[in-house]
Amino acid sequence: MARSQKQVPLHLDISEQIHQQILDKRYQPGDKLPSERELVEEWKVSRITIRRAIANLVQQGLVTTYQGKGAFVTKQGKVAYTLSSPLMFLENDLENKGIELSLQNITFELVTPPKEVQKILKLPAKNPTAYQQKKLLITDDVPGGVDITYILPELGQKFADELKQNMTFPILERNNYHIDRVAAIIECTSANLELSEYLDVPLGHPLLVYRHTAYTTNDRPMLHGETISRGDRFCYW
Amino acid sequence: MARSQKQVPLHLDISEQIHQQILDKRYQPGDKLPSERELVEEWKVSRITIRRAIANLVQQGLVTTYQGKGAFVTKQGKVAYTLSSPLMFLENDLENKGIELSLQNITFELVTPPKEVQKILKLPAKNPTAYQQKKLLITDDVPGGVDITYILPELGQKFADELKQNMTFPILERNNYHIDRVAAIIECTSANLELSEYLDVPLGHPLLVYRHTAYTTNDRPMLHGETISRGDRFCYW
DNA sequence: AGTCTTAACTTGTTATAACAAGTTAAATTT
DNA sequence: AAATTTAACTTGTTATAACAAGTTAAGACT
Repeated sequence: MARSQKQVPLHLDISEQIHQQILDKRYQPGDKLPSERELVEEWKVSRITIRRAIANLVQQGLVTTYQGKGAFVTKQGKVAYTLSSPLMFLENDLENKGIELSLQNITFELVTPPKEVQKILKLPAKNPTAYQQKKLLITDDVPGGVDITYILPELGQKFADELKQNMTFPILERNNYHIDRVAAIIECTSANLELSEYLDVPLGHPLLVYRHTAYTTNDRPMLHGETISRGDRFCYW
Repeated sequence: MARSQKQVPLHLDISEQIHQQILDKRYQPGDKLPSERELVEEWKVSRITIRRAIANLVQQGLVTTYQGKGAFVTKQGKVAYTLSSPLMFLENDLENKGIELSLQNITFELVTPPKEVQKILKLPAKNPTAYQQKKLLITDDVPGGVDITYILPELGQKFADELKQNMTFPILERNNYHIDRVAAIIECTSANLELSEYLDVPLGHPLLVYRHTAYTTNDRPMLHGETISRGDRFCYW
C-alpha cells in the first residue's frame, strides 16, 4: 500500500482514498462506513488519524456521523427556490413541488437593531427600535431554514399575531401594504453555533443567505431581513 | 471560572467565549490571537482542546491560521456580482468596482462529460464528447473562483486559443453566436480538496456555485458549466 | 553592510490512553 | 410475552507526549 511518499498528511491521504471509494460506489449514500476501530486496523494508524480523516469527509459534506451509531455516506438532494417570481410565494412554490412548509416562531420582540439595519430601515436617530422576528422554516418536518427579519415597529405591532404564524410578505400584501420593490443579495456563510443548533448541522456547515429589503412606494423601507437555509438542501433558480 | 456545569464540551465553551471576545472587539480583524501555548495556560486545558476550539472558529470563518505564524481574526469584506445584467459582463462589472480580474487557464481538453452534462448539452448517444475547460479567476492577484465549463466540441475547437485567455460569454457574442437564454441556479457547497487547493481555502470552506447553461436560438444548448467562487469574498446581487 | 546560521518561537501531525455518552441487541427479570 | 437490565458496541471529549515543519529575529560570520 505504497503511501504517496509522505508530504501529504496521513489523514488527508486516507480521507481522499475513502472519498474515491465513495465515488466508486464502494460505499453508497446511506451506507455505514466501517467503525473507527475497524478503520484503525485497516489502515494501521491511530484513532486520532482516522477521526481526522472522517472529519475531513464530514467537512466536505460527504459523510454524516451520529454518536453511538456510526458514520454514514450523506444522501444528497436539493430543492430549488424559484427566484424569478420573488420569494413571497415561497409557500406556494414549495407546495407545487410537493413539499410541506410550516413555520415556527422562535422569538418576536422589540429590539434596537444593529447599526447597518438602522440605516437600511431609516430608523430615527433617537430611540431606533424595530421588531426582530426569528422564524424557523420547517420543510417536511425537518428544519430547513431560519428567517431573521427586522420590521418597522408600527407594522410589527399591528400584525404581531399573524406574523408569528405566517410568511411575512403575503401578510403585508393581504393588508394593502404594497411591496413596491425588493432589493436582495444572495450569499453564503458558515453556520455559527446558534444556526447549527436550529438547523441541526455541524459548525461551519455551508448556508445560503437571502438578504432582502422590502420597500413600499416612495422607496420607504418596511422590513429588512435574511432567510438562511441549509446549503445542502436548497438552491436558488 | 464557573464553567457552564458541563454538558457543553470544553472546546465549544472556549471557542464561544473567544467568539464573544471577537464581537466585543477585544480581538479585532487582523489581530493575532494568543498562541496555543498561551491559551493552554490561560484556560488550564490541554493543547488538544485549545486546538479544537480554534478549529471551531476557523470553521465558522472567524479565524484563519498560518503554520509558524499564528491564528488571526479574519478580515471580512465581500464583493457583489451583479446578476441583473447577466454574468457575461462580469469583467466590466468588477472593473467598475475597481477590481482587476485576470484569468488563468488550468485545463482545456476534449473529454466525455458526466451523464447529467451529456443530457443538458443534448450530446449524441454515441461518442458524446465536449471540451472541458477549467479556468482560475483571479481578482487582485488572489484566486477568487474557478470556472468549470463544458463546451460543444465544434465551438471549443473553433475558439480554443481565445477561450484560454478570455471570458467565455463575450467571445461567443463577439463571434455572432448569439446567447438567447441562460438558465442558471445558484447554490452553495463545501470545498473539496481540489477546490481548496485552487482557491487557497481550508477543506469544507463554503463556496458559491453559479451553475449555468447558455442556449442559442431554438433552445439549442451551447455550453454548460459552473462558476465556483469563495463564499467569503463574493455574493450575488 | 550584507549574508548565513541558528535558536526560539509558531502551528501541524500522529500515537497512546482513559473515560463519557449515545445506541443496540442480547440476556435477564417480571 | 413484555418490560427491564445489562453488556457490547458505537462516536465524542480530553490529557500527555513527541516530533515535523514553517516563521522570525538575534547572532555569527564573511
